[in-house]
Amino acid sequence: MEIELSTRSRQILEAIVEDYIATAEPVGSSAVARRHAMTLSSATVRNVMANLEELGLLTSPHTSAGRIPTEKAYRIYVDSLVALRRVSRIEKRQIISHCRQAGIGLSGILKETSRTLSQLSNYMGIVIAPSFNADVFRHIEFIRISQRKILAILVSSKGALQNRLIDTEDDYNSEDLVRMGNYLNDKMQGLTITQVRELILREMTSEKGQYDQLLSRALKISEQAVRVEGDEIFVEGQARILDQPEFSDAGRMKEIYQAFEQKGLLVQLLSRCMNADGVQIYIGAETSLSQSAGISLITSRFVTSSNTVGMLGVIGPTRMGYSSVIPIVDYTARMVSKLLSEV
Amino acid sequence: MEIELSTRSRQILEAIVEDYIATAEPVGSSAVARRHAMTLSSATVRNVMANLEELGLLTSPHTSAGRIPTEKAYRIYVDSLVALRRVSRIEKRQIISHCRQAGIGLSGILKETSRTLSQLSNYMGIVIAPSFNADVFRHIEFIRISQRKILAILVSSKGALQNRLIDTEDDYNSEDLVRMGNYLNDKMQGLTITQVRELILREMTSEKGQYDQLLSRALKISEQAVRVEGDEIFVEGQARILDQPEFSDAGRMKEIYQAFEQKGLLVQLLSRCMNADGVQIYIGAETSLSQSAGISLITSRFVTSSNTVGMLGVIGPTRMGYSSVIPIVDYTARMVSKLLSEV
DNA sequence: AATAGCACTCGTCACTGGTGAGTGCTAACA
DNA sequence: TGTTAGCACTCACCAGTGACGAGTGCTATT
Repeated sequence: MEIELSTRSRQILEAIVEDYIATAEPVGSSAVARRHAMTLSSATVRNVMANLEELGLLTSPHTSAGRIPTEKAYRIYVDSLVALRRVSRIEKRQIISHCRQAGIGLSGILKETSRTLSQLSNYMGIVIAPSFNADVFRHIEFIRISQRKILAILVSSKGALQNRLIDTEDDYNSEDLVRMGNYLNDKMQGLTITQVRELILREMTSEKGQYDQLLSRALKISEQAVRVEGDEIFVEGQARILDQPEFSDAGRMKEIYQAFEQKGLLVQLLSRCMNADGVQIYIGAETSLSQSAGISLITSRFVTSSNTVGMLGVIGPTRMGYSSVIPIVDYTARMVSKLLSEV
Repeated sequence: MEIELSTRSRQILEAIVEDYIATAEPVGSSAVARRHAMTLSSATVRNVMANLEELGLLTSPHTSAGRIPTEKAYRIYVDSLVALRRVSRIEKRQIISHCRQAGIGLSGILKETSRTLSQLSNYMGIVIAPSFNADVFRHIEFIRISQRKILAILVSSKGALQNRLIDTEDDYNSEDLVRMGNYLNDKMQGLTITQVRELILREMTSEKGQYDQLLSRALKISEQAVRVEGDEIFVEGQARILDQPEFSDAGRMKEIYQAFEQKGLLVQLLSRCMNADGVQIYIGAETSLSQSAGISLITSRFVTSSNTVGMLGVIGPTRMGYSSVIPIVDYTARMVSKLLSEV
């Protein structure tokens, strides 16, 4: 898989990729030669380019146009060629202030973050909230709302809440509910929500769970309370996709928007990279979003005090300003992590 | 404002509007004559069309193209010409089954509803959840989460919840919290959330509110608990806009998507029509979405058992299939109302 | 190995004339 | 007086044309 390239080839490849990112137009040999401090003639560059084309790093849309980098080329560019820009002081300030102004509430912060990402990158910003499921259980509480309605509130050690209105068959008085709550709180201490869910299911089928009246009821209700909830996802700046000249045609656009509409797809995509640290980059087909759309994704995960993780990142065209977006994503992830672990 | 039209003019206008809705292309006099059971020649139709153009109901994109209806024409068409289709049995079944399958949870039902609207209409479906603010207060409860964190839970008479984590300056024990809760529950019975909010603010500045320690604290905390929350909104089928030929060009599309991105705008738009009963239709500029975009909106409100109202509807091009979408919106609103009042 | 020169390819652009849909006007008709 | 037939006119659309130029691959030269 590794491709050996001479220093010169690499320099030329880099020049082509960057030129193409800047202009969105096929770049010709003379343009590269000019850009390349005049030390080479266009003819020489042409030879090198022919070479690169053979290696599958460049294509030409037609005979007498310049060359366009392939996804393979972007991969190499991103892995070893790109010179990352520093995050400017202005950008830093913007990231931080946006984080703060969002005020309380995880949702608020994350929504604001996705907007910031979109604004700074000029592409689409995306944030997936830390999954509640991985959080550590702290507290469950039942409140009687009416005859057959109970409100269950689940609090994670991080302070995240999940509440659910539960319809019951029997009527419970507050005393019952408190007892149930105490019992569960005792039992579930220190487990993650996912583990709690498993434990409840196990207990329900166990002997004790079947015959102990109170326990059996408590389990039944709490089972409903801890049911999985869809991950929260924030997408901002969808319209910016339309700024990209390569998406100006309607067919392509439609493909992309349809892909985005199934947020499930995005979640799946981002969850894949939850486990790795640092910035991760998916180029074109690697995103497994709509095949031919030329979409790339730059993400990083962020962590909270309780070690739950969420993902944030930027989606843009394959022809994306990697050199500036990568640092932005990186920095934002760090800032959000910091902010969330202060809480 | 009322425009007098002869029966024939009206018939011809109707024919033009419907033809244009079907084809998205300027419709010429001969096409109308043909469609019109041959009882008139194209020349006559031309005379009438010239007349309609003078009245501002038609425009021609250029000299030798057919005519296109103006927004004014759509208005007349919708108000008095359109023959509403019945909702077919298949559509009814789909609406109902979608409602049911969504399972519990207001959010789930509404999300599913917006999807159904989009699918049946082939345009964009939109639903705004009943505003909590108009609900009647039923119950407030404070739960101590940690030293300086209190969870406030607000329940409306409809069963809707709003909870909020509140940071406090002092440490409260559970007893304090129960007393505070009881006090407030007593006092606020029967008011709407909005009224509760007002009452709290009034009390805070009142003499008693300033000097009674417990009361003052209770007010401070509950003030945070009842703060306004953004209305929930569900939009589905954004990509379908791209099916419309009139939006195939990138500039226009971008305008539209940018408009949609500020969901606040949509909320504002839809809230305007919360007070009127039945289906309401906004054509083109009447939507006060992006000026020139040629967007129309068909909405109806739905009600719940406790008389809170939400809005649902369809957004599509001005050139929309009114005759089928209007009944769909109407029927869906009724069904959702029915479903929600059963709960 | 690098370069200069040159023939060649092919997309883009501006211009062309032909075609046809649709119009407005006028005169004839019921 | 309302309706219609006829006709000249307009104008978008299309296909064809040729000039242009950017870019290429090849070859001979340094």
